[in-house]
Amino acid sequence: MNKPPTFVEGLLEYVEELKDESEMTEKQRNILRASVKLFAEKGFHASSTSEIAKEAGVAEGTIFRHYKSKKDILLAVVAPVLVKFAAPFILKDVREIFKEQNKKTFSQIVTELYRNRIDLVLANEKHIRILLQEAFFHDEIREALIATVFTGVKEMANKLIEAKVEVGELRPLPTQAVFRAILSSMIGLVLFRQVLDTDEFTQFSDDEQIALTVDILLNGIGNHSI
Amino acid sequence: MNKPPTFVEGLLEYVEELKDESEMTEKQRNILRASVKLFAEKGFHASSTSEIAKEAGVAEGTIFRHYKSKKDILLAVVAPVLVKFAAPFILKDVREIFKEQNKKTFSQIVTELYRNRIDLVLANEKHIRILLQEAFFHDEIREALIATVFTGVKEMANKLIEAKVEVGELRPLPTQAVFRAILSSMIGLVLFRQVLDTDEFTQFSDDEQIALTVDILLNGIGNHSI
DNA sequence: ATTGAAAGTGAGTAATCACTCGCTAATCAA
DNA sequence: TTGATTAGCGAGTGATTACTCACTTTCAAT
Repeated sequence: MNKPPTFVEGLLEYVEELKDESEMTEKQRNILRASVKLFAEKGFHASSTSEIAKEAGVAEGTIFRHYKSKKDILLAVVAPVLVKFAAPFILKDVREIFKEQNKKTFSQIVTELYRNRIDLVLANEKHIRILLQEAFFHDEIREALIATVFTGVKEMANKLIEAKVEVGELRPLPTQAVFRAILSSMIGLVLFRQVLDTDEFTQFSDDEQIALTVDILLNGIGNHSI
Repeated sequence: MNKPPTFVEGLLEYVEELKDESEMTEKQRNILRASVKLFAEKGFHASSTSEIAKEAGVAEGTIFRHYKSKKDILLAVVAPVLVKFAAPFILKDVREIFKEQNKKTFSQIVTELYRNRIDLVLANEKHIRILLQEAFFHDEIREALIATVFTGVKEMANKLIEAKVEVGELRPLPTQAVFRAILSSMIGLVLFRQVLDTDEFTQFSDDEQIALTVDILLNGIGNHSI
């Protein structure tokens, strides 16, 4: 049983080969930009290379000069987002939030975490859409996603949770259940924000929504004042 | 501003035209079965009609005898699931759970609700996968999904929430935030169950997971015993 | 037994697919 | 200026796409 070199390792290795945007041709950047647009709008399989070429203002041959297959474009689009979630230089954001955990209350930490993640999602809306979309069908992408979002964050979160239970700030529940609760709330926050823009849900600002969510996460919806 | 005849109305109308499985030909059922399998495995766009025909053991022409386009097959696959979530005869399940709300505690009601929804998801795994998948790109499907899952359930849920706040069983939080919390927990429950089958998450039975989730939903993860 | 409609067929169609290749244009170090 | 490498092009490739249509089979009602 030779465990594959852990997904994150593999991912990071792959990413090192990735060109930096600055050392791309104008046309190459256009190809990526067009791909992101089309993949997000109609999905990977429904977008043809001829469409991409057209949208990018480029000959179809040029696409295959830079990417050896259509799937290669998908990976080039998706990998950077994955990295943003996983790689140290952004995970650092999360790490920094966690770092001063002794000085901050759990509720402060989670509030910052939610704020931070919402911003990240908003800044990469289309990419994330593509990522989730294709994670359904491409094993590599799904595994990388799980490895980064979960395995990456989970360990840190678990340490924090256990520390805060120790201190008595959190109830002694199974860590796994607490982790799930935190993540569920976050997903709900982002999901509702994206999917619903009815008056009902936009009457509160982002920060108010976050505050409410954290309040409920910590205190529940039940009434204990009696 | 002529409001469209409400999505649910339109949906139910459409569904009435839908043939019952019993009045389908053997071959027609095979076509649906094959489509579900392929769509779930590789997605709508990546599945070709020739593949479907092959998988169903049917000539390609036969497919178009029953469905006037490929997209028609998708709708035929997806509509029944939508109905299961929305239409009275199953929404009844939810309604019954809510009905005796005076006699039951909120925690009992939510427990039953979660149990019920998890079973529904498990029983229709592939269909739901297809539904979510294609909701990304087909406006009609997404709107129908939102209309059924949200608009349908929301009103009932809101009444329940407000009633339980009145009684003092729940804190007087914005109804919308409470609704979101309930839904988020449920989504988290199903999502983790489906995506992760690590030891860590399977060490508790479904019912234990539900109980934990409801506990956290009601009481939060914070420690108030001090 | 006859008939008519529905179910089923599979070769055929134009369009589109991802991708190739022989070519020219631009870039740049020597 | 040269020579070599890279970027860019677009007509052309065979394979595959969703879909059609003229035809046969099935079968229930007369």
